[in-house]
Amino acid sequence: MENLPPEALQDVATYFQALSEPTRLHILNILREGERNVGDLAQLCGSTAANVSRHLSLLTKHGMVVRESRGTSVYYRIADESIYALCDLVCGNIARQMERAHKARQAFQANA
Amino acid sequence: MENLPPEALQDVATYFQALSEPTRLHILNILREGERNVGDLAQLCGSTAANVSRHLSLLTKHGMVVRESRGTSVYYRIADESIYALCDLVCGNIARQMERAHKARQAFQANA
DNA sequence: TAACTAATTACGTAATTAAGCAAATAATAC
DNA sequence: GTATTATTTGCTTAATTACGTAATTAGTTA
Repeated sequence: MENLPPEALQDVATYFQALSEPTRLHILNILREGERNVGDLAQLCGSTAANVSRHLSLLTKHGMVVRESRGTSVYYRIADESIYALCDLVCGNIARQMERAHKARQAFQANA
Repeated sequence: MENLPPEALQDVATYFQALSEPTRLHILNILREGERNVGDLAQLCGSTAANVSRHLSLLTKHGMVVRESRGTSVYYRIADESIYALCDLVCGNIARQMERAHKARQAFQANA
């Protein structure tokens, strides 16, 4: 990542964008515990199968999940566990940021 | 990140979204080497000061960069180095994904 | 004070995106 | 073959987003 190839930035941006949607993160989170078919994912996400299918299509395109058709259903599972490392890093950063915001708020109301 | 708080997913998604824009990644990359003011960043990014200022505002909101007004200029610098760990992880994932795509293509045209 | 430079913000526009819904495709069972 | 269930895709709509441009704010200097 050091010295920026010009269009590589776009690739990285697109990758992050795939992770910038709550339903997709929800899907990835569910798949932590093992594979699921589209219908179950839809139910667990509180979304429709059509939407979940589209999200899964995008995640597949980025190699984040893997598709396997078995019988009348299609099962998806995580293809790249390092996504969770990403998410954990981000969670840490958000926590730190909230901490900072919290302290800033405290500084304003110096009354206990 | 294990068990999904419902609205925390939105926070994580929003964080990723901040990183899902090439100009913002470019800015972060430039700031690797030290602080810069808005005008210089605009020049280096090949963008306008207005745009860069908007991007910096967003990055600041997420605690990714820090703003410091000095004289007639405003200098920004990285506030959270762990962003680069994120980017490096993503670059690795993209490289792996490209590798996979490359091998898949090879499998199709089995002719040398 | 006025003039000047840097940065930010307001506003309009074009493009992207996620969702709802309906239609189409795939795979099995009868 | 038809019926049935699961998944995917086409189409439209509402909302978001990044940009260009112009106006505004902030800080310096004469």
